[in-house]
Amino acid sequence: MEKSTPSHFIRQIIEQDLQAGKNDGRVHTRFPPEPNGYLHIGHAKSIVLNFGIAKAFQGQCNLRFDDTNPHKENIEFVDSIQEDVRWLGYDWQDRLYYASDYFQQLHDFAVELIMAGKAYVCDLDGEQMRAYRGTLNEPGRESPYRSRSMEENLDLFARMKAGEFADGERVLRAKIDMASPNMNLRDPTLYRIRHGVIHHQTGEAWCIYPMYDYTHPVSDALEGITHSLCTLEFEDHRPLYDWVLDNISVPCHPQQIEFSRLNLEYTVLSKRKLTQLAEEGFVEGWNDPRMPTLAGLRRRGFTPASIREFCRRIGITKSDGLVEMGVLENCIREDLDAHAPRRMAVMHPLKLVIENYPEARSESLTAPNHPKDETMGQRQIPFCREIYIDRADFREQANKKYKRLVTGGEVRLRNAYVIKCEAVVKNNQGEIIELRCSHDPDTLGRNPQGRKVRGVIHWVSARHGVKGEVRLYDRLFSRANADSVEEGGRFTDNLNPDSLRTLTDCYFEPMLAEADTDEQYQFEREGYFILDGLEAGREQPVFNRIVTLRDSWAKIDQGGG
RNA sequence: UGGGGCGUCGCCAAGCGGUAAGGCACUGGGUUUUGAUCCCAGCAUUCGUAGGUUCGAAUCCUGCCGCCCCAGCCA
Repeated sequence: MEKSTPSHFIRQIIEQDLQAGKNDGRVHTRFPPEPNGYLHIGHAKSIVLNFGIAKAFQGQCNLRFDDTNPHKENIEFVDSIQEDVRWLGYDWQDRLYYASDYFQQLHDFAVELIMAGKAYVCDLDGEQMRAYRGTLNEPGRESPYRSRSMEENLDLFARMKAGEFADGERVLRAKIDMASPNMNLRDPTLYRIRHGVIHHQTGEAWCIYPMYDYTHPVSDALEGITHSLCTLEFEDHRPLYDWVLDNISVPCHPQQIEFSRLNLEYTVLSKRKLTQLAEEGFVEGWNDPRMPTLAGLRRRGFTPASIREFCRRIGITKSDGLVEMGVLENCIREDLDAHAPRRMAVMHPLKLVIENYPEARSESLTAPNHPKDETMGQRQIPFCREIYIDRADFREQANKKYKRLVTGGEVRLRNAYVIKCEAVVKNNQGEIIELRCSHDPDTLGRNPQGRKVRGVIHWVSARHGVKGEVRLYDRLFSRANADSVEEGGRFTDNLNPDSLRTLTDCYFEPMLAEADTDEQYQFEREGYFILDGLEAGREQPVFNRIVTLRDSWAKIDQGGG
């Protein structure tokens, strides 16, 4: 069961608004992605916030595509975004909107602004406009076109819309204040001309496209949004958001509130960078299991609940931070520890022969699917004379801290017998190729009399095991702050060269041959795994490692054990 | 150097003038046929900093310091 969401400053604002009787007691939010890339875990923070608030206050949350820049957008992204929001567990019902739905109304409001003397057509080109804008320290200068008559502006805007001018030839600008210390208020562009692009929703119906700063407040108002939540970098845009709504005849005035965006260690969360990784071959694509995209996390094996829980834990504030990967990892571990069936898989196989177990014999052992949850049932695991164990579970000699198999020592085979290592077989190079052992037949389901066997290791029957592949993922970048780059470097310089390790000689217990791509498993003593969704058709299974188990032994072993 | 924000434990984060929640991490100890899980205990005399107001300040005021954002016809 998911824990309740702790309060934060945005919820407090909404509670106050409700108490003050604002918006007739309505709460209406929206999640407004631009369809120019795949959603990532930073978007999840916004989705969980917006849909979560709607639910908490018996309100509604719209899904709206902010599709005002057709150059960067396409239908693949429109589709993937809907899939990802649904997968995360949210439902916008019939409230799917596009900013492009409002192109006509946006246009009409622009005419309203022109008629009120609050917008004008400007002929300055990009370079000139930059020069006129001034700098952070110096005020800008007014455009020579700023004083055009309302009639001329109306005519010119109509001709812009009719396609009489080329890209970049003219724009429509708001007439605000070229000396404002807030750059966004120095007569911002409202409309630009874009010929020759086919908009994924409106086709070639328009050749003028409204800018974000103009479109967003209008779209919010037309949808009756009460609280428009966005990230911190738009804080400076709020005066413009309010200016637009104060100067046109919209039915309401939503409140924009900003919160800090998510930064996660060892990864990047900017669409520009993720696009580069996906398109320039640094990873397999948007859904590469190492990507922080929802598509990547899904393929990696993360559950929607774990991502929601992560969003709950990191909270909502205005201070920017860098969240440790451990927080996310712990969320998926907690979910999967409770829900993932246990299985056995050997990833670095070492053959082990049980000499006092008859060659012809084999038996079916019963093992619980979960050590604590009996309702998850049991399974059968075949056992025979030859099995595989992991190479890391045997040492010829070791100190007493090492609890696994050593020459002459005993260890328990998980769900099976206690065995003793009688001899080690090596090849000409001195490499260990086989272990000769004996088993104690009285130790099935009970401890041996008069001695203690401390170690437990996992195994797979050599005769019955299924061979296959395992992909081990590590952090995508080797720097906690993946964005920080030396002078002249690129963020891709920080990529971790060992973020993917493929093991092709793995053995899985037979049950795993029937694994499905929608069920995560715990490979006991190793971690959590899922069948790869894209390789599911292969004759040999391919498993992705979602996350390792916590491993306190690794610290002891390295620390001088 | 203009404007807008932000600074509470290693990382998130409560706190809203009455004497520092919680989570993650970490450190001990216990249980355990996963070195997992689970359990129990510990973990900020102090809230960027220096002053001020007050019986009382992380919370109010002032100065200073540090970090983030803004000069797209991107969002």
